[in-house]
Amino acid sequence: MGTTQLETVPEPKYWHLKTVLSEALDSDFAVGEILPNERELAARFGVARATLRQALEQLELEGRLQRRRGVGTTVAPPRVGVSVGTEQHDWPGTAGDAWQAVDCAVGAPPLAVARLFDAEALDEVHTVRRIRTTHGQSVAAELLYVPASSVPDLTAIDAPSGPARARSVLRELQRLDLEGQDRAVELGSARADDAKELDRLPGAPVLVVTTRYFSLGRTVAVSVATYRADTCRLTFGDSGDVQISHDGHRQAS
Amino acid sequence: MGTTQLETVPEPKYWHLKTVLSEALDSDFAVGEILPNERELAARFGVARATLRQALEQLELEGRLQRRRGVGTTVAPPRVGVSVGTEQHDWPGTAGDAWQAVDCAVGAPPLAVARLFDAEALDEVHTVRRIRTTHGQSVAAELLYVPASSVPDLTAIDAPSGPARARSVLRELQRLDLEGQDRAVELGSARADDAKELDRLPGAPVLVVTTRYFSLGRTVAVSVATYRADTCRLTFGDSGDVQISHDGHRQAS
DNA sequence: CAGTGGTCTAGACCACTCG
DNA sequence: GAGTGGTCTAGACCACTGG
Repeated sequence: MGTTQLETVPEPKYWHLKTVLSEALDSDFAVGEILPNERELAARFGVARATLRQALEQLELEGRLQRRRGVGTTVAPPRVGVSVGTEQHDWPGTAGDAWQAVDCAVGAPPLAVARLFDAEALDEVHTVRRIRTTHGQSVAAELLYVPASSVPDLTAIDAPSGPARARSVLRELQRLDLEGQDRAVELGSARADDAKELDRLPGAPVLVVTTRYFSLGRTVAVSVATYRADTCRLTFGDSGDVQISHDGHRQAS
Repeated sequence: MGTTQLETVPEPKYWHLKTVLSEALDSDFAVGEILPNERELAARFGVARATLRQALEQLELEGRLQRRRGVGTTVAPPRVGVSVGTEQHDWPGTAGDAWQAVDCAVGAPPLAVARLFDAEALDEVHTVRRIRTTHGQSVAAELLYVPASSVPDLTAIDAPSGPARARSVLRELQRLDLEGQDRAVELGSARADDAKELDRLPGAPVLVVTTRYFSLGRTVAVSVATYRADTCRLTFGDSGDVQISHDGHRQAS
């Protein structure tokens, strides 16, 4: 091509594009504003649509953009800080936590979870589904695994499933002494069911927080919470809502 | 087309492919084993290479695969648990921590970091670069920002840069009273410099851990550490090396 | 050097949203 | 139905690794 290309390091087009777009986002767009559509942007920058999309994907991954099929691409607000923190040395389901129990089922947990329990009574595990919302939007979906042996006094009165049952399980859990917990964070991609709860497509990047709850020297419950990686910043410690993320955000229009 | 397509939910090809590959990984491959190359795999599954790559990307994101240009695609070992935890209520650079200081520079920090400090003496900020290695591989690259005002007794004897200087800054920092710290985790993509340290391509997904250090009621230092998201599981709390992640991993061949 | 994954193109069709 | 992003194809060339 006849362009004046003196660069010794052939930076990928999509990478350069991402940088350019990122700067444009800082200076020319307000939060919530809709960008031109992909075909138009691609034409404007003289690249194929796939290349343009590669740049947009990165920006979405970094929480700068939000894309919705049938709607368009909008400038995302800064990530919200959600506390996963140590201030909450409590059982899940304690009054006032940010979660809402939506369902419950009984069955064998997935292998990766089963491995975290002592191998006993693994067929009888209550699986509580909970949703966490902040500022009106769902930010996380959780599966809480509680072996039946951890809540021996759980009555069989109500149905084995449904939100009422979920709350019963949580209530029983809270009667135990919480000796400690153990947390890990890793990157994952949303399973179909989680994706639905989080209003994302399957495969969307999520932060998976695995928590083990200890009591009586045993692992009595395991929580696997998947947070939207695009919109969330997980905070640990004292202050939960400090402004980090990128710069130059002007507020909504 | 004339295919027998009865599926009511047209699952994307790459998603289905990912599932199939994932199961094959569990049953037919050992950690470290090399997969057939992309062109061959694509042909074998009857899809375009781009589609196959979409599936591989997902699996790499989930830490199941490792791809290296010029080499091939290998089955990744389970993620290593790296402790970012609370057991370490200490200044960075305390003897025995997992980090190695490699360099130091002076200058204004990026805007997003500057915002975390009280607006004072922001032109004079020491930036210490450190690397964290576990089991022989680099897992994280960090930039530690220390305003000159936080370390007033730092002598001007040695050069303003280099590893020796970095250690001096850390030493001065440790003389302060650490009142508390504050941590946040979010998803990001590796900048070019970090990518190089981590032996990844620019844009690779990383877990960004931002830590603020408090002393005398002020923020005296900020650390921005980027961990390889494909190979790391960040652990908080007591035990740091428990087996989570997926199942069926057979060990090296 | 041959073989690998990484980038890029120019198209096509599909699934979804909204007026 | 018009317009959006999501998926998919069949090619091409490039950058890197290793023998």
